[in-house]
Amino acid sequence: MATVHEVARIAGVSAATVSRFLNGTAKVSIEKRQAIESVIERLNYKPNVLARNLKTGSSRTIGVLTQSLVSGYFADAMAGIDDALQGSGYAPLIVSGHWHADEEAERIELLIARRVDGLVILSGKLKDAQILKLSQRVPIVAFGRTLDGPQAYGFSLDNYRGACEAVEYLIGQGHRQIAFIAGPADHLDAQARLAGYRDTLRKHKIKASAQLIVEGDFSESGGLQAVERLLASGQRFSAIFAANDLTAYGARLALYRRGVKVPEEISVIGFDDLHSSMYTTPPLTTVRQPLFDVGRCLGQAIVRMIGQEPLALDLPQLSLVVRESVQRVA
Amino acid sequence: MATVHEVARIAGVSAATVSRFLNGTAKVSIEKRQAIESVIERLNYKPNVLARNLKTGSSRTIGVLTQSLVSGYFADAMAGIDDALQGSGYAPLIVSGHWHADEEAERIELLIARRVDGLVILSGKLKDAQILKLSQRVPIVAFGRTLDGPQAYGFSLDNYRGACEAVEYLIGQGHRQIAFIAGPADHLDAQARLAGYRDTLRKHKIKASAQLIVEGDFSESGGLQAVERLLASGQRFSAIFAANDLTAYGARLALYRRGVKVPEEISVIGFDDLHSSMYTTPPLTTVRQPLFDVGRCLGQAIVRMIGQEPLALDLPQLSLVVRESVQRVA
DNA sequence: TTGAAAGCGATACCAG
DNA sequence: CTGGTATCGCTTTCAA
Repeated sequence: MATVHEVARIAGVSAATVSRFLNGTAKVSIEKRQAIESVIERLNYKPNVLARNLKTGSSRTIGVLTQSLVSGYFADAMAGIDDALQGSGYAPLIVSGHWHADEEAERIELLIARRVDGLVILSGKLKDAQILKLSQRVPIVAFGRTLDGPQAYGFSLDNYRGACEAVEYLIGQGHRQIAFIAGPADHLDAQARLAGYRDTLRKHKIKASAQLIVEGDFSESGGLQAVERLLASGQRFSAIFAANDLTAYGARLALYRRGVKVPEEISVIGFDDLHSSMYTTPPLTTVRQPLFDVGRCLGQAIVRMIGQEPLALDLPQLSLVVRESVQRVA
Repeated sequence: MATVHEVARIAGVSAATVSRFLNGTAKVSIEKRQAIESVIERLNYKPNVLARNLKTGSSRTIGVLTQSLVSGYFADAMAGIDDALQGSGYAPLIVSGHWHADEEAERIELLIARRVDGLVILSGKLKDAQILKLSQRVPIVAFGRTLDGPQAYGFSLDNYRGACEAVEYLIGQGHRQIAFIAGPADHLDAQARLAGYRDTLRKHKIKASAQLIVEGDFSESGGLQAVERLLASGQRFSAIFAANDLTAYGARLALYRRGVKVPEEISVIGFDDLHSSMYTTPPLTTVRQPLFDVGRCLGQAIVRMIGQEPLALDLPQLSLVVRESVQRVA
């Protein structure tokens, strides 16, 4: 493999000049430029990134901490990040924390050891304080928490409002007895969605029976079991608001097993709008989280933060997407 | 940030000794070892990976070329790769080729420019010959193609046999008129599945009406449209074999829209066994591709290949998973 | 078992 | 605008 020096020697210039040409750090006379260009072409020279990294102290790499490699939810965000990083000169180094604070911290140390220039954190269990502290060592952009610091920025979507919209919609369709399958109690988004559910019922003077709120865990099996419990409890309800789409899938299957028709007998609404929600039977009405756009924002943000530019983001918003899993009732 | 030299100076040894201690490349006397250890501890010294990379010429990184960041199919494989790489000292650098040969080639060049020590290629449109050529520059392990070379290895699962099993099962359940929704004609796996379908019918002396084979594209919408065409054509059939699960989802929705019950009126069988297939209504009977295990194999393989060790893989196998979308007919 | 010293291949400062 | 040279931080002969 050729080096700057060889290129320089053959082109009859100095290594410094070749470097300047490569990086556009200073003007290079037209003749030398052409000479260098042709030598590079001829040798098929590619600068050694490893050497450049050492010298510049930067790896041109962004660490991305996700919680799951197989979740459609996070996958969308990662695709967005990837998209934003395209052509920026930065490559994403992706690791998963599996919703475990210790593991997250460990993976982040690994990322920092690899000298990532910035970090994108997707949700997780770390405390804001920990992240703020980490941000003294490397710029950080986070999703799923509100953060602000000289080298840290975090935003969430308004899960509370999203939940309100979902419940408003259900009420607008005539539903009064609305069950809620909650997410993990220690999850911020889950809390916000529960609060939105509660407050919206209250706003409409509908009393939120504690019996109608059942615990889930953001997974299909959680949703399935929740509905079984709900059904077993003998409570009456005409609609189910699932804290996320996976939960809705499980709920829908539980209903199917019992021979309950959706939406004719029971309406179901979800939250997230995963790709597959468009193809469930019936297609799921849900609150859309524009995760791809979120990812793009995050990608842009971290690049700008590293470049000391103003972030100037326009944050994506939640929106209700009406499909066919909710029916109007008298 | 501390360097080896500082550590060395404070510990009263040479940088070389510290390096030897760090890498276990040579014996270091017990006293010096302790001295070094305590200084490292005190300074919280972390070796600079960038410098090490330059010196050793290796980035301790594995490039992974996937086709989609948002596909549950590839995501599983990536999780497997990640799992295998865990603790190996290698980190995955993931890029997506989006099923586009030019883009794949470009991304691979990017990966090589970043001096990845090895490459894992998940399917894609590149020609085997191109990959073999690439493998002169970097060790490559591929999935979805059969490859063998000094620095290249590729394997597929036996899609043909998987398809045969699916059709055998359908026939065993009494089905005779079995429609097939194909995948992209230029996709190897899709070809194998079609061949398996055809041959199995033939083996049972069932004539495979050309009308019962409709084109799909491995996507939900493709499956949906395929079933609409099938229904419009007036052909009779009691079962649908979808070339992959996404196609089956679309097919299932098309049936739902027409009010056709699954599996009472039409049975549906898929291929892949995505996570969500366990929670469709009804849960989908399908041919399972153990993608996570495939990923693990790939991860192990590339690490071993880099280390010049024998690969010694035991390849995962396809298997039929029976759920509830197929019903026995008279 | 240990240390001195020579790079790895690029960048950037300092003269000119 | 250009070249010489020091330097990034580590690993690795080579000699002792």
